[in-house]
Amino acid sequence: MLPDRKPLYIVLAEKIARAIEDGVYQVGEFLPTEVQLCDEYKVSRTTVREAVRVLQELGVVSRKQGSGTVVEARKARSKYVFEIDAIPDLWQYVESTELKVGTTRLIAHSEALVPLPSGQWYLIEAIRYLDGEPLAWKHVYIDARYDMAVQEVGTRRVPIYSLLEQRYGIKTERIHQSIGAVTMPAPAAIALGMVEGSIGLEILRTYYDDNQKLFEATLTIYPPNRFKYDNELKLQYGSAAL
Amino acid sequence: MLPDRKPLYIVLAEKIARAIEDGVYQVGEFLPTEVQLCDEYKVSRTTVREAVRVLQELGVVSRKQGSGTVVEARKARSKYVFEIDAIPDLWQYVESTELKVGTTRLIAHSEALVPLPSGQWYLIEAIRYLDGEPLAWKHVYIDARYDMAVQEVGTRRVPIYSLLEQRYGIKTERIHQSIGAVTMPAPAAIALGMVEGSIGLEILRTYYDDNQKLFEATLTIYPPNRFKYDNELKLQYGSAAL
DNA sequence: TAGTGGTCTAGACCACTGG
DNA sequence: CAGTGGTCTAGACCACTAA
Repeated sequence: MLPDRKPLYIVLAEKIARAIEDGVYQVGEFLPTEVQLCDEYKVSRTTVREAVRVLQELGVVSRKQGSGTVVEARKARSKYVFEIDAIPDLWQYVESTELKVGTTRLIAHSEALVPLPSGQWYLIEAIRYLDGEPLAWKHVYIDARYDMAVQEVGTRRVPIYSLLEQRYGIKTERIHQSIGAVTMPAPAAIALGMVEGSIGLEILRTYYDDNQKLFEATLTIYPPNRFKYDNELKLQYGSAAL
Repeated sequence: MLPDRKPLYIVLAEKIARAIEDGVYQVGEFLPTEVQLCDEYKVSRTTVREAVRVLQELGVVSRKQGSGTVVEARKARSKYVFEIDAIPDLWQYVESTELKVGTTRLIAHSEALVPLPSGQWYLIEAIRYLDGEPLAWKHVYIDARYDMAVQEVGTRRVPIYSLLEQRYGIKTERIHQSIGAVTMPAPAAIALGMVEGSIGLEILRTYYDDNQKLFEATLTIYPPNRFKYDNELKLQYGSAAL
């Protein structure tokens, strides 16, 4: 009675996974249809679907309605995820710090310190203070078509991305982060009270909507030894699941 | 006929989500049982279960067999995940670079450049080269009990974590990353051909097993302007799903 | 032990894909 | 158009939790 602890659909998922690993079902080819699997393994379609769902979540297969189920990988990959509840979590220290917005002006994409798609952009220059000391210098670039949101940036205590979401229905689908130790841009060095040519921590973030269009970018420069970017990667599911 | 595009279980999930948001079902309390929901909304249990599953994946409710379904949050949180297929993906540039292991020795935890749990640790000092130039200086700390793996580090082309997994069955459950621009430790500056007191990019990673025990730590120092740590955050599911 | 969520069946119809 | 995966029903039994 011991070996009967596992649900049928897990057992089935294991069988199929084994078959894929052994090359019975090749990567890139179709898995047998759900009805065929029902026949072959003598189970109901619900059970088959649950098993395939497990394999799908493991990234082993993918399903497409009307077409079929395709084998995507020979083995389940262990996946580590960096999970945040919302974008503002990217900004650490928000509690004890204060952001002071300086100038806001319209620029051409070529004037930006970061690569942007051509067109007009709003540039917002700001400085984040911690206990009265400047902690970070920041450039925010926003697509010029979203001028309504830009005008509100200084006045409300809301993150920019959420303004854009509210006003224009933009959904941030993807964020790219690039972090490095770089020579500070001159205005950043000045604002942070460092000599020109100083090295600092640069965090460049670019935000893309659901059409893969870049609509916002932020460049943040921290002086050395005063700030660290922390994150936590958790194992979501390992191959041990099967 | 247009409003009938959405599956029933999605519609039901939306209704329940709305009810939670409106306070009909309070956070921390039980949702009606699945059978009750079947009655109330005149749908089959399959549909109810699918709807609750959606809410569960959104983090709004949690289910416990034999007990019930508990409301966890008033609103669905948007979750962004940084997804990697495996730990080695953390190491970029691995293709075109070469890691040369220098000294390996046993140290006390207090001698380490990073905070470690007390006990004996192996320290491996290494340098990563890119096109013959030193790209990074690295300290790897491994719990002394895993000496068998340590001895293999230099000899095989396998990542350390995978050696530990093979030899000792350790599963890396959590990785903490801390990234900053810091004054280089003296040996790092020397190895990288920089003057003492130079600023560089530091990446500190600590690895925890499924008992939350720290078993490995790596400290990597890059010279400025030569390396960037890139990653990509994707929206896993947003509140817009409902 | 009563009641919950978890699994499973058999069967039906729908929505989409491809020839 | 035939065949796929997607949704849905009605009903059954199991595994677990809490009183």
